[in-house]
Amino acid sequence: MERIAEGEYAVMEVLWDESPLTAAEVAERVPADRGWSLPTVKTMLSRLLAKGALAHAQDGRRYLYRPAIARADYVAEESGRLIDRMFGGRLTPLVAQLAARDRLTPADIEEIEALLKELKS
Amino acid sequence: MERIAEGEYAVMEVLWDESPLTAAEVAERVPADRGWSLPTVKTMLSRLLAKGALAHAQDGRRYLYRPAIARADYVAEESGRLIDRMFGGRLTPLVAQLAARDRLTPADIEEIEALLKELKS
DNA sequence: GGGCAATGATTACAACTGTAATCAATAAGG
DNA sequence: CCTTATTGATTACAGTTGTAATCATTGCCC
Repeated sequence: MERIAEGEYAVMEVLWDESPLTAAEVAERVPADRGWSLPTVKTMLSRLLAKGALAHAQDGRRYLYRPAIARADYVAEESGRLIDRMFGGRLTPLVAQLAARDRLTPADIEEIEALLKELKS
Repeated sequence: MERIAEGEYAVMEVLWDESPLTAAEVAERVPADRGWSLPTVKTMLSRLLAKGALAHAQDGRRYLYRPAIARADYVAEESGRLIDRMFGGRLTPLVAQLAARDRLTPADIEEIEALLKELKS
């Protein structure tokens, strides 16, 4: 599974959220702040197809696109990569890091504690 | 602060670990599996200087390089970026994700619980 | 002191990325 | 039917990245 670039990821998000879609439908759903033209979206779709991240099925004279990789798999790989690179593969330093930067609210803390308790049982 | 590329990051790691260093010393310390030649390392150093991620001080006819940005700042920015992109800015889904992928050992869970308890006090 | 080794600077070049324009085929509407 | 709007495919082009080679300068060893 080849690496998905930042811009391409925006397209994947659209299709993970709803699929299958035509190229035009994907273009409609890409966040407006990207400011992409339809040709740009089509380029992304082609590259994602080439990378094997998407699959397409003929539908009349156009294609319907759908993800070929699961969002969860991709997310797991990417977050694993970052944690390996920056935190030696351990999650605790990440949590500590975020906490130190005030990226953790008390509500977050409660939530994670509940989750961990769940995991232990 | 411009974006630091993956390869450049390996150079930053070396200098975050020990600095200041000459170009040759950095080259020695870069992980061997990169297989980089000295010229390659020098290119990285130049680009990092241009990006403002490194600073250098003349030392005779060569330079001593040192980081110009703190590792903690960089790590915070990158991990924040990933969490924003993939988890809507929330850490809990990341923890859940990792747990689901068996990337959390019981020891990790204990450790994080201890950390969270600490945070609440 | 003259050639060599070290060092930074400049240049190179292909792959990937962001961002399209253009082309070719074709279905749909008048 | 003929034109036009859709749609995928091909091509484009600049910026970034990975990976260097080459060049120019300059201390240092013999």
